[in-house]
Amino acid sequence: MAMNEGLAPAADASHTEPEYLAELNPLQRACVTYGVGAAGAPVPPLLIIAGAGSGKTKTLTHRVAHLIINGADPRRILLMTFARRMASEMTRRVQGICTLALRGHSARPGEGIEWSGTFHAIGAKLLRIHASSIGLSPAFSILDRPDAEDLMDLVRDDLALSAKKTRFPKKGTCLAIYSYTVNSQTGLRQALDRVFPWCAEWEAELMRLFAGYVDAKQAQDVLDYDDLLLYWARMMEVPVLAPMISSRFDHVLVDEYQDTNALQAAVLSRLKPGGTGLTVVGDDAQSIYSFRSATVRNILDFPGLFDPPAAVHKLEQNYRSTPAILGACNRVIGRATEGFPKTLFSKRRDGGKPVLVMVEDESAQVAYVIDRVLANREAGMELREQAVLMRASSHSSQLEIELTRRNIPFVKFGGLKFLEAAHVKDVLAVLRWAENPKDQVAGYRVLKLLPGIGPATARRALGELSGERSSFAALADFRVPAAAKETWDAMVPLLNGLATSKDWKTEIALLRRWYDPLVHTLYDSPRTRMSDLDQLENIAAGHRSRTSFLNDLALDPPEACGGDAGPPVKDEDWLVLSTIHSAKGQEWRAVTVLNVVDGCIPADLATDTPEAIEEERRLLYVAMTRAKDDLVLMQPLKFFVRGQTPGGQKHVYAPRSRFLHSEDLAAFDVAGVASTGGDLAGGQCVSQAAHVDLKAAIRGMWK
DNA sequence: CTCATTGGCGTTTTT
DNA sequence: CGCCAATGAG
Repeated sequence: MAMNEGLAPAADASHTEPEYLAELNPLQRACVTYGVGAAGAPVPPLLIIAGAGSGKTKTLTHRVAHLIINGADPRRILLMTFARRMASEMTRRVQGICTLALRGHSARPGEGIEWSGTFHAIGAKLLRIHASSIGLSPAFSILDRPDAEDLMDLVRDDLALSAKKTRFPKKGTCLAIYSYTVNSQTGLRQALDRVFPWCAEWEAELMRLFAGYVDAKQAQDVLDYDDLLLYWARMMEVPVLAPMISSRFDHVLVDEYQDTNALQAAVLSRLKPGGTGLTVVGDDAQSIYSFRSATVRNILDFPGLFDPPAAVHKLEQNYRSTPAILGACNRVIGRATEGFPKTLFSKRRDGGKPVLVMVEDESAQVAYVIDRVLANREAGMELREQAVLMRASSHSSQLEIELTRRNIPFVKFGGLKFLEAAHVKDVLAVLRWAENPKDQVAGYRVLKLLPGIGPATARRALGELSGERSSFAALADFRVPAAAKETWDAMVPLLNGLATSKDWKTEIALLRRWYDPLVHTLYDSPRTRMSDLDQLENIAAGHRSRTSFLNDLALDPPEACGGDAGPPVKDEDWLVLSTIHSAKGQEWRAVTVLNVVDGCIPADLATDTPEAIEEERRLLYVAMTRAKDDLVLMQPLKFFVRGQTPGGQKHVYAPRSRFLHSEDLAAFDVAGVASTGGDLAGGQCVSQAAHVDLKAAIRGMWK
């Protein structure tokens, strides 16, 4: 921060207050201008507790813009958001405000915020820059969740843990335990006791497994999601590197702080040890990511981490919802057992009450939702102003079928991703392997595609590539089973070609010439799979290089899937379907929440502990607070049991969600059939100047 | 060692 | 149903 700070708005009497400040309420304005232009003593950090719909994004973007307009260098601002989508939306809005405010002046509104994105994406960027100082290959590849699970599985086999007399936890569980341990900054013992008690007997084996997993990642130059935070955090303990990185940034702003975990908090405090220049924003009532080790303690304990403590501002005026909707939301969250007490208020003119609709069963639910969506559209509300939210991605499958049948366009956020389809993973594995021949998960997957090659042969072939000579040339004299010969002979030159290719644009076409025939023998419905690959090719065309394509795909996967054929065209209208988790931070005029019954919200898998139940309550709260004008909660009475012959009549009755108490129903219009009654580490850090063995320290965590 | 088949079991949310 | 482990034939 330098130069123009004297131009802080209040000091300049000849101008009226800038327009962008005039459109804020006094509390928002206090957040936006906090500490800007202050001279002398360092300014304590700022915590903004921003209730749902209180203009949190607006406040944060205005603060960033205000900083820039008052002289802060946009290249030295770090803006961390929860999802990449929010990052680009915010930088766009910041630029908008700056351009307007600086019109006529010769500032530099054209420059975007280069350092904006998720914790993981920022971590990846910093690690690539400093890789060589910490003994990491700058060309490391990033494993997404399923890839990391596969690597865990390979290591599990190597250590012969799969063949135990009693069943050892599966790869997904193992990775979840590993991930929780790393992200919560606790030991394996505590992680097992707290979250995975049924695996506690395996502590010693898990320790060995995780040590092997870390070794494997390091040997292969791959990082998983957790490593992006872990290496970053450890890098920030290295005496020479830490100040180098900290001093890159004058301002660090973090959104959705209630959903960060202990490791992220550690990164942050090492980034800005004194707290000066730090702003975090969040709402403890919307904390819904504890399964990712997020802890609401981060936001609750934030002020006291600093001396003097952080300034705390609360935003409680809700601009989004009608008072009737907000009233219902307040009732739901009002029964929470802990959290910052706060009651949102709205000055909007009143609308109708939210509606609780009881329907016979799930098909009646689908029929009701579609009727209502279409009626809203008749009344002038576009489809894209409406959303249907659910606890679990699968809850909307019937609805999706019916929407497709009736040709109603929709996009769905959350749930199974395009990238998780087997054929898409196959193609990406070839690219990843070409990019990094040491990447065994990729290699293993590719090799197993060949006819006649199974796990055993694939492993032997990978052995050829281990060690120093990790060039595909080593594969040329590997003896393969006769059945694989033809495909193999085409594969080796392909990999060699891709590895040395200088022309990214042609790579996928080349690769598909090899892969497309395999699709027909490996999978059914090759037609749709081909069109998926076409789509992948389109996405690839938008990227500069293979490296950036793979990097972005791992960190920022395409999140929405369209009905049948990809995302709808831009100017078309479509209905939004979303998991509640993916709906975070968004709003719509009309919101319908599916399956507001016990078993779905709260999910029956999440009712083990009181804390888990509280999180489910907040989940319902997040869903309800997305609505501006129109909120409908659906309660099907009868659920058909899955797994029976089609048309089977086995069913269960589900009671209304326990978060809607009878007394609270006064806040709703209740419609539909009558209820059937009743409420129902301690890493030692090596302080060598330039080359630090971080990798050894991280291996040391599991010994 | 590969590949197809069978039987049991769990079934959420995501960077 | 869909994933995973075990089993048996080639």
